[in-house]
Amino acid sequence: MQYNTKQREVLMSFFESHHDQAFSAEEIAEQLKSEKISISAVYRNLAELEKDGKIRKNIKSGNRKIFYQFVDCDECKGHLHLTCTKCGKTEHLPDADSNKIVKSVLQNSNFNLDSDSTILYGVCEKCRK
Amino acid sequence: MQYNTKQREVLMSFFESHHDQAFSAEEIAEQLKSEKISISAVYRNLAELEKDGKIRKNIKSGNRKIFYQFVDCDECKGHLHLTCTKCGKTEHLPDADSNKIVKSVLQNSNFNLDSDSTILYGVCEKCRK
DNA sequence: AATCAATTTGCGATTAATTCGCAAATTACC
DNA sequence: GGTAATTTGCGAATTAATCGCAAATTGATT
Repeated sequence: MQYNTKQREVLMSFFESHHDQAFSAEEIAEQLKSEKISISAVYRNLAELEKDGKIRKNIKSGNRKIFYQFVDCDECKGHLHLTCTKCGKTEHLPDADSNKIVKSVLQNSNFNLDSDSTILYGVCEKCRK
Repeated sequence: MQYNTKQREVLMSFFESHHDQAFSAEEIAEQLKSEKISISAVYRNLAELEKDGKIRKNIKSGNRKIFYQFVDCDECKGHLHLTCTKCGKTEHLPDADSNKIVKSVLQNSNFNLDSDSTILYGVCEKCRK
């Protein structure tokens, strides 16, 4: 079962208000230190959120830390994600564009793309400059 | 500058012959132990290959290890890959179709998709039946 | 609102992946 | 073949992440 703790709520609402950035566990603990959540609790809850598919892990190049990003907002469903390999940030490819890709891959290659589990890698606008 | 060492060549040819799988540094060192390459050299060369864009890092859920995958082999150049989540097989999306997708993502989202390092997940024709 | 079992927390200690320091070995160049 | 630059292997050091456990919190029950 699962109890509803203050710490877990704090973490969730942190992610909800930062759903387009990736953070390390350390950064999260740092930003929430006034809320009294220990680094252990951060790690434990991150692991659970990840298992539940609410956040996604990834890494940035030249860095061994793991970064976490919220991916279970309503807007996240049914479309592809773009993850920048430079800064680690993930953005959403608009539904219409995603659908177009899914459709064309199905028609041309007879492959049924699962947009929810696919991440497109590349370099975002900001990092290209 | 950069010297051409035996160890670096061994590592490169390992990746070239395993271009559609991801390995941890440890796994690589293990598989290459007969070739006399130390774990330090593996790490050092992986870092360089990554910086050069020849391999890509990623992580699997429920695991704190980093995995490395070759993304710069000749046959894999210039197009996206389709990996079936049922049977695990990877196929190539034809260059023309890949280019179309890269182009449309760049135009619509200002995101410079790296087709060589992106894998599209879904279910292949055979497995859908 | 007191009790109680289940769960979660925080702390400190521990683990394990990765990096570092340095002497010895290898490489490229003359 | 000599020499400087680079890389290697080893072991030690670092550091992100996990673990163990006693204390605190939660949610259900009365």
